[in-house]
Amino acid sequence: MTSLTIAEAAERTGLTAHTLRYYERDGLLLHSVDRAPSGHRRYTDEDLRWIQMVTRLRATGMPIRDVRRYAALVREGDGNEVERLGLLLAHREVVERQLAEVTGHLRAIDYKIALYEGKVEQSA
Amino acid sequence: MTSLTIAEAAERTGLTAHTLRYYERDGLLLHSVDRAPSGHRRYTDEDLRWIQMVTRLRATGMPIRDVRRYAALVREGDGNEVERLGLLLAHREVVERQLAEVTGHLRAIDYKIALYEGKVEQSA
DNA sequence: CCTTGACTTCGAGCGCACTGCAAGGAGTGA
DNA sequence: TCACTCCTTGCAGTGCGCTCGAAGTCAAGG
Repeated sequence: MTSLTIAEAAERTGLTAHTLRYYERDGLLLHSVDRAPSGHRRYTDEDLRWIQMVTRLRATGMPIRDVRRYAALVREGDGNEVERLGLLLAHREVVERQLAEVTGHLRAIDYKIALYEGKVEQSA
Repeated sequence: MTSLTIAEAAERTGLTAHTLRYYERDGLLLHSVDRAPSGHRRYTDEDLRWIQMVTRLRATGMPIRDVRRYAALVREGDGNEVERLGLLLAHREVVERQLAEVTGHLRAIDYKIALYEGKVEQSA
């Protein structure tokens, strides 16, 4: 169980040190990060795994406040799996709808691109 | 060539009247929208078609300022098709990268969901 | 004539998710 | 010992994309 400074954790998660502190303050992590005697944060592998889940949720567009709710459920411990599942299922629906919408728009944009490619080729 | 009030245009485009005015003010439209003698805006079919293109670009995550650049190119008229094409191609790349990333994260979330479904089923 | 309601402009305000800054403490290499 | 760098907290600021509110105009219906 290695223990990383905030800079190292930032590098490994792709977040900034600022954002890591912000997530902790905002209740997105499961608990306060451990401290070295100096008061500096020390991140465990477990911390990093959770933060990766958080970044997955964030990267798929889940709002901070929903991530916080999910973290709160996990923090509570066993017994609320149905609620956690519901939250994730609802999120998946949103993401899938979004993917479909974006894909549709992208197809229309591709059509436009094809038109321009035709024009540009002709004038070349 | 029908001519619509801002409320009707809002309904047809899915934007709010507020947003339609904002887009016009911000240079996302090709020209100022026509006015009735009363000063009220009147949207043409052509306006609506362009606004649909704008919403496609926005819905796929193109920043307002890039939409504005694209609108400026179209406004300039023939001769800059290569530039327009470049802008759209660059945007397509961004969108496709994003789709891939989101899809990947979604798969990981699905895995988590499957775990919870197993747990919930077992306790049922 | 009077009210209602949709429209106008302008500028301010908001929600989100960071991001930056100031002031100070702590650990490390020369 | 000194300089340097990384870390700490707290709070303010930023950028984006709207969104709202105030105050006024105008056309139509009762």
